[in-house]
Amino acid sequence: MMGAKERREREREQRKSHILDVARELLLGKGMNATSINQIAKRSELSVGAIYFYFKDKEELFAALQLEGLELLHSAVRQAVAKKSTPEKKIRSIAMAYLRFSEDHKSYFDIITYFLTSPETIFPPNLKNVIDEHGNASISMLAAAIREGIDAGKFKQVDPRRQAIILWGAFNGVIQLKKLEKTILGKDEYRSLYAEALDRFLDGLRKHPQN
Amino acid sequence: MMGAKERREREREQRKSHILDVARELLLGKGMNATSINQIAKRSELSVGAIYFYFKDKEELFAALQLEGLELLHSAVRQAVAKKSTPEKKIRSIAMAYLRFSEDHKSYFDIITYFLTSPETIFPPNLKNVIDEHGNASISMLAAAIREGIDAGKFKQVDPRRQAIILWGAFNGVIQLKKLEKTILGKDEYRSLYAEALDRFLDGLRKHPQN
Amino acid sequence: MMGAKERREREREQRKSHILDVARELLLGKGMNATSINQIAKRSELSVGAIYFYFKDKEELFAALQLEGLELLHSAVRQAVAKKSTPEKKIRSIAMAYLRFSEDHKSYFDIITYFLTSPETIFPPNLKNVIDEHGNASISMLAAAIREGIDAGKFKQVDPRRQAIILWGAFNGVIQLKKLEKTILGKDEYRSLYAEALDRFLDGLRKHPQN
Amino acid sequence: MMGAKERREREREQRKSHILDVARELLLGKGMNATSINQIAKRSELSVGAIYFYFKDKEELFAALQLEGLELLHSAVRQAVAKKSTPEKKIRSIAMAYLRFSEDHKSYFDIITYFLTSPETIFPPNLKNVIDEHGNASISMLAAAIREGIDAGKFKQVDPRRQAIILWGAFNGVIQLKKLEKTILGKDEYRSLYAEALDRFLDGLRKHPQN
DNA sequence: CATGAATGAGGTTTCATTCAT
DNA sequence: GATGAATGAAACCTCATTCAT
Repeated sequence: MMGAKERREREREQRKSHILDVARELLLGKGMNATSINQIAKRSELSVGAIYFYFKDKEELFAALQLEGLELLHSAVRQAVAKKSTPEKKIRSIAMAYLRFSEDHKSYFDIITYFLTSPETIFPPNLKNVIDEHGNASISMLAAAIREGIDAGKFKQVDPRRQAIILWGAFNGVIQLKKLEKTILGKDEYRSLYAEALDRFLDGLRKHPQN
Repeated sequence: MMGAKERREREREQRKSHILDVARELLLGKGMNATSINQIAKRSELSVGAIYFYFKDKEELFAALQLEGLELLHSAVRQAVAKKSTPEKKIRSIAMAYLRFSEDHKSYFDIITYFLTSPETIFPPNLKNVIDEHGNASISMLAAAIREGIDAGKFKQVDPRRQAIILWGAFNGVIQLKKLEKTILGKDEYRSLYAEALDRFLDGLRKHPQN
Repeated sequence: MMGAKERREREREQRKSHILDVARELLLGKGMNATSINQIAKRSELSVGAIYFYFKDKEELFAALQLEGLELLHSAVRQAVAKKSTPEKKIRSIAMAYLRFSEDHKSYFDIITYFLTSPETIFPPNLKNVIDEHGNASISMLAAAIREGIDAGKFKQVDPRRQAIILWGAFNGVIQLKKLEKTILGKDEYRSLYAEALDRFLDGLRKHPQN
Repeated sequence: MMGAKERREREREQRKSHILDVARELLLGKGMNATSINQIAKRSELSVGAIYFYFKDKEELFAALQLEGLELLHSAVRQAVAKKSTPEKKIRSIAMAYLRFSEDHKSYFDIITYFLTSPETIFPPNLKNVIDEHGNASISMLAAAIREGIDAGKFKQVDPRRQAIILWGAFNGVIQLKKLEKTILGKDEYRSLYAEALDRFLDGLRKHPQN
């Protein structure tokens, strides 16, 4: 049989994915700079060289992590929007999916915002493009829902894409507040803040808000 | 005279502040991990030992930076709110002051969000408390303005403090989008997004928004 | 037909030679130490294992390169001397052939002097013998021309072989000066230096130099 | 007393020089690429970091070695030429000094030709300039002697500087042949080859060679 | 007070070589 | 014959921190 090659291929993917698992865990625990290839190697029970066999670079490795996350997010958003009828419901559903994503796939979410916010590590252009494209996909779904609302006469005449980006940014900002739990915020308070932020923005978006 | 002691004191503060200047510059250029004490020493034309005399730790040094930033922010916010009459004007003024702060004192702003978002470096509890208190001060001013609006019957019956936190989070989130300039955003587009986010939020907050 | 075996043989040689091509290119671009088997493999679109099938060692591979070079040189020298009549013309022709060889086959020339001068990599005895024999061949042709001149009464009574070695050494030394271009030498000045060195040596060799 | 600073200074120089000793020894034994900072550290009983405290770079370290060598050579040449009367005696004296230098300070000599001939390691421009200047100094003394001979009517009307460079190159080339001892050359044969090369060259330089 | 030499651990990366498939 | 995954050692270099002076 000639399944040998395919098996190799599969094993390769599995190892790669295993390495990514370990890397993700470490990255989130200690940040990118404090996460060393040495540690990744040790934890994945591979030699350092093996890591470099699968990933040309530390950079490439972490970029792969980010891509994984963005893909996962995109599919979550796609599902969220799927069976919803009205634009507002779609937006709410996406928003809640995003919150859930940030909790269920905390690791991936953190990676995304990690790279979004950290001033260090700017990926080389080609990588950056791929990454941005992936991010774009999710934003576009949000924009589509907003456009629908505008077309239906429910929302103000705003630029749907810009509005989507604003919304996404605001969401991120509120979710980040989670880090302030135990100091200025109570436990899980950020969730209700998130919900309220969503309300406020929808209120602001609607044409005739029903006080 | 016993001015000698005071002079000593003053020199001490100056040196400290000089070190912080250098550290801030480096931190923002290359991130905390890539900023080494040795580099700070070289750039500030002091010996490594001297740095360690003024700051017990690398950690303490960077925490000091954050405090500086929060203080600066607080005074900016205080000034912004000072001579404004209506609650909405106050909010707008604070918001714009925050945006300006993020640009004029980019260094400090970045430091604040750097520590807010990065999973690395969690300061020891005592330090963290001091830091949070400082952050609180600015938020309280925003909350006060919102409360005023509610009391005046202009805004909905929301919790002012919560609303302030949401707003602040959202602002941060939108400002962070600056990093997407040149990929999914045009140059300085984040500024108009910020303004629009503010509009939308205020729309959502008002009792009878005038479409 | 039993051409299968021969075809195999031929393919083997072709692959070997292909590998050598790639290795030579890399060696000259970055030096021996910086040229890795992995790189050779990648560039020749072969697997690492394949390289090791054709060459037992990194050492063996680079020794093969040197042999190639010496053979090429020998044939250049042979051609140079072929259709020349007088001893002096032969010597001049060989000298110029050597200079040309150092330029046209820069790669091979560099390899030869690389191994001649670098203290690293001393080949195991057996290899070294093969290499020296090859080098000898070219020197012998030079020696023959000198002997001819002596026998014809044109040159002083010197030991032809020793003289040939001296000449070859001096040539190498002058050609190496090429590296000083742009610092103490002008562009291509080493060529005229080479010519002049040849003149000076021939002057010194002749019995009655005509000022 | 305030000799403390000076003592420090002196100790610093001593350590630096100690490191260079070790580095030189290793470099000559195994070539530059095979000589690692790790090894230098181990042999000098210092930590790796300490080496980097004294030398910014591997490059800087090896450049320092080369400079040392060139200075030593220059002083040897200066002494050689000092008490000689005729131009030819001066040239012979310099030549023999160079040969002696190559033997007595083999380490330094090898370093010089190592960097002269190896295709790898080209120092950054500024370093290269310093190095070339130092090399120039010795060549100039040779050129001066040749010019003297021309002015005295003993030598042909050649360009003294060019002639000096040629001579130096040729010497290098012949000395390099030492490596062929035990294969195509007998023990120490290169010394007599060197002497003969010198004779031949002077013969070629003289106006009326006395056969 | 201040210096700067020194350390030890750890960072990223590359490599020659082997070997199961 | 050929592949390529894996290793272990070693390369260069940086860093936070200490401590004798």
